[in-house]
Amino acid sequence: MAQPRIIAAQVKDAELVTERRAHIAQAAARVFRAKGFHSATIRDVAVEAGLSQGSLYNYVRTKDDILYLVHQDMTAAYARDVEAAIDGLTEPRARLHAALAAFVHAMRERHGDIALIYQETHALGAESRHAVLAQTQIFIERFGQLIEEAREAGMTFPGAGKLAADIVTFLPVMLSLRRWHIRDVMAGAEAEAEIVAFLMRGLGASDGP
Amino acid sequence: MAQPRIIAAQVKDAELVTERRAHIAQAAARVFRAKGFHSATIRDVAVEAGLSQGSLYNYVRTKDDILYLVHQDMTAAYARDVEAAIDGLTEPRARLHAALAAFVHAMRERHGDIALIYQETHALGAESRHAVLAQTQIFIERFGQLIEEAREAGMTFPGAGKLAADIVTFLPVMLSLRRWHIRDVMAGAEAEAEIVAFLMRGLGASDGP
Amino acid sequence: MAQPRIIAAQVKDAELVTERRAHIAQAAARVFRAKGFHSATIRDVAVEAGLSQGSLYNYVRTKDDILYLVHQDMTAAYARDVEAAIDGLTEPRARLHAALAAFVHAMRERHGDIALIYQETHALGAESRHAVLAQTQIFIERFGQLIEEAREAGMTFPGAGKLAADIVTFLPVMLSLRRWHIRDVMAGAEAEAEIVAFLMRGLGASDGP
Amino acid sequence: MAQPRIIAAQVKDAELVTERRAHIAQAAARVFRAKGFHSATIRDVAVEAGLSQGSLYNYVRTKDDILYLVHQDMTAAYARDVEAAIDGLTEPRARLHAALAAFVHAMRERHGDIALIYQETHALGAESRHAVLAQTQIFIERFGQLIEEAREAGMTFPGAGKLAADIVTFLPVMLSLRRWHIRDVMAGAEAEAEIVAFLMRGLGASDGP
DNA sequence: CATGAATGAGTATTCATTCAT
DNA sequence: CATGAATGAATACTCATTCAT
Repeated sequence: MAQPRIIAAQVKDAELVTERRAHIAQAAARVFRAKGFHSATIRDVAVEAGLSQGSLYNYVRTKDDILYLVHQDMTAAYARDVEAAIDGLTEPRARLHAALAAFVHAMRERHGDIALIYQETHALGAESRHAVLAQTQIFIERFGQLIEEAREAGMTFPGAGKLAADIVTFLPVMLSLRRWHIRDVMAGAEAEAEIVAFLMRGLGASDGP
Repeated sequence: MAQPRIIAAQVKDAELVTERRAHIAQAAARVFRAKGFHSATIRDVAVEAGLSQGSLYNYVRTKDDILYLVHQDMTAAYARDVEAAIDGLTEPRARLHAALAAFVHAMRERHGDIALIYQETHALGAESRHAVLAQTQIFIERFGQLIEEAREAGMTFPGAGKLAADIVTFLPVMLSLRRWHIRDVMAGAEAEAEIVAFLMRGLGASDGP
Repeated sequence: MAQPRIIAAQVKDAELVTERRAHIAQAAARVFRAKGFHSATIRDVAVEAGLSQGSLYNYVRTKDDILYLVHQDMTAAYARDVEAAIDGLTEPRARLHAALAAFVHAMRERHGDIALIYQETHALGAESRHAVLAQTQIFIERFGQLIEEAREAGMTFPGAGKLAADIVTFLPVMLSLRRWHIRDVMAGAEAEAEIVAFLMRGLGASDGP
Repeated sequence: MAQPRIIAAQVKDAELVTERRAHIAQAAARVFRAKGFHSATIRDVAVEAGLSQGSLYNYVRTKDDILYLVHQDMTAAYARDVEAAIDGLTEPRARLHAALAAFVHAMRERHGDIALIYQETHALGAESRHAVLAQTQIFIERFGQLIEEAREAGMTFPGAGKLAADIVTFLPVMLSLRRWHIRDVMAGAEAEAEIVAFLMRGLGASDGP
């Protein structure tokens, strides 16, 4: 279930709250990427966001809340990338392929965000962590759906077991977490292509007779 | 090149130093797994290791050093698992398969360690981080070697591109980092088998004619 | 001399000011009794009073002012209790007795207020504190007066020294400050009676021949 | 039951702990008397005690702990005064009288401490507060005992009801809490005498036939 | 070599007060 | 006169590291 954790704010103007929170999340993301969540100080975030510390706390209850906002933003961002890529496409096989390509690309392009997610999710409090993982799970299920639809359209995946959607949403993360290594081996676009190919082959994907 | 970072010690007796460091690393690993690196205090580690804080600092310069020792231990551990699995085997194809199975198994069994590695590596200072990544790179190359040997023995891998070794050493990590999800879906052994199968299929592995 | 400290207000309409201040004082009293002066926030008080923080500051200059208003209210309240009790009575001996009984009763019934007064008066700024103590002093003198009048009416108080009025206005406070203990020992009405009896005996009160 | 709350310390040397805590309590008492508990800062206390803030926290867990230590010290101090006064006396009537005189004197002499106790006890956390009140209760009971012994020795107290011990241990507090007023009225020794006399008369104390 | 007490720099969070709208 | 968002100063507490014994 997606149960977006509700963060209470001191400020009443709801529109202002969402606007400022988006602003804060983006500023915080920059700070966290640069220094890491633990080393980053609330003051750093406030300065980067152009707010006083006091004001910051009108929109956020704790440092954890900030990390949560950042996570939300980031996971929403790549999910949006994927949806944008398949928007307009109706052919299930094309949709699956486009989704995969978009996700793989996002993992490389948004490498800073992705690394942050994988490094700092454990720093979230239990509640926030669960909310974030729930969001991730929905994303995984989304890919399960796309695979299923392609199958119904006649495609066959003899290699797709129960973990198919998990694998498909995990392996591309390599482009972010192994960036230090891959960067030395080949160009980014090439790497993306290889990942996509590997996944399709792993799934045993082939257009039915 | 793996150039294991040298940590200076106060104590002269070299044997004592290595012995104590191993002891510290294991104690610290327990503490870090339980509380995370940042929440864990030096005092926690000292207590768990049965040392005074002062003594601890005779074998280690900083908290960072401890994390480095832990990393070293952990990466060495799963590398050892793989070597143990292929020890005695001479047939390249069998060796590759055994290595893969052992690695996949280690990723599931040592999930606490693996999660720690992926969450806390970025907390290491530059020098330590490079040393650890170098060790990882060697491990990746080791799998590249195993693949190469299998190929020379007649096996074909039409799907193995430049990233083959990276993929093979990354996807199994999913068993640790997605544990929260996979646990709900299927049994551990089954998951391991699916990962191995996926990888072999992705590589296009087949015994030559 | 009681020179009620004058609190400057932003607002001109004098009637509105006194009305709102009374309202604020009562709301604040509830909040302070519940959470204590230091733990209570201006926001708490504003919410309880149904005002915005900004408005609050139109009637009050500082948090200290609020505490002062509360003090004024509270000391006035028990003083009023006493006056109400002797209102209509003309016989000096009866008046003294009634005043005493009323005061003792007030100390028990208004225990929350009394405790607050004794705990938080020192938190007032010098000026406010002096104003409050002056008010208290007037109250003490009022009892001195009642004793004097009873004496003139023929009653004798061989035990009444210079501190008589102080004692009479202090001992009953025990019903509030030792409430935690007395509550376990006896019923409230009984305790009141014992205090009154003790005081009369201590004064050596007896109706002259 | 007196259940002195146990405060955990970081430091192991038990002797050092008690010594330092006594030192801290005395320094803190000075600071608290001067500025009040809430306005006083941990830094103030540390400076007054000649310790670093860090060291302070090796002997104490929270600011509350410090207040508790101060309370303990203060209540123990006047209890000791009383015991010292009756030490050596065997005649129950003399003992009661001496205890009373000593207590009354302590309330005047230690006025700063007493005021602090009555103003700041409510700032203690529940656990500490209960421990302190338990200590006070024991003190009250001690006076109940002394009265009882005097009665057994033939003294009569027709005015002593259930609250006798409470009254006797409360009224003298006036010398501290009404100091601002009494000081203007009469000399300290004289005030003490009047309080003692009032109490004895209130109790109806008289040596039996 | 071992010990453990001392240290002080570092930081999230709160809240009275102000002021533009 | 009312509102409520902005502010920044203030503070308890933590912990890696040092060093005298």
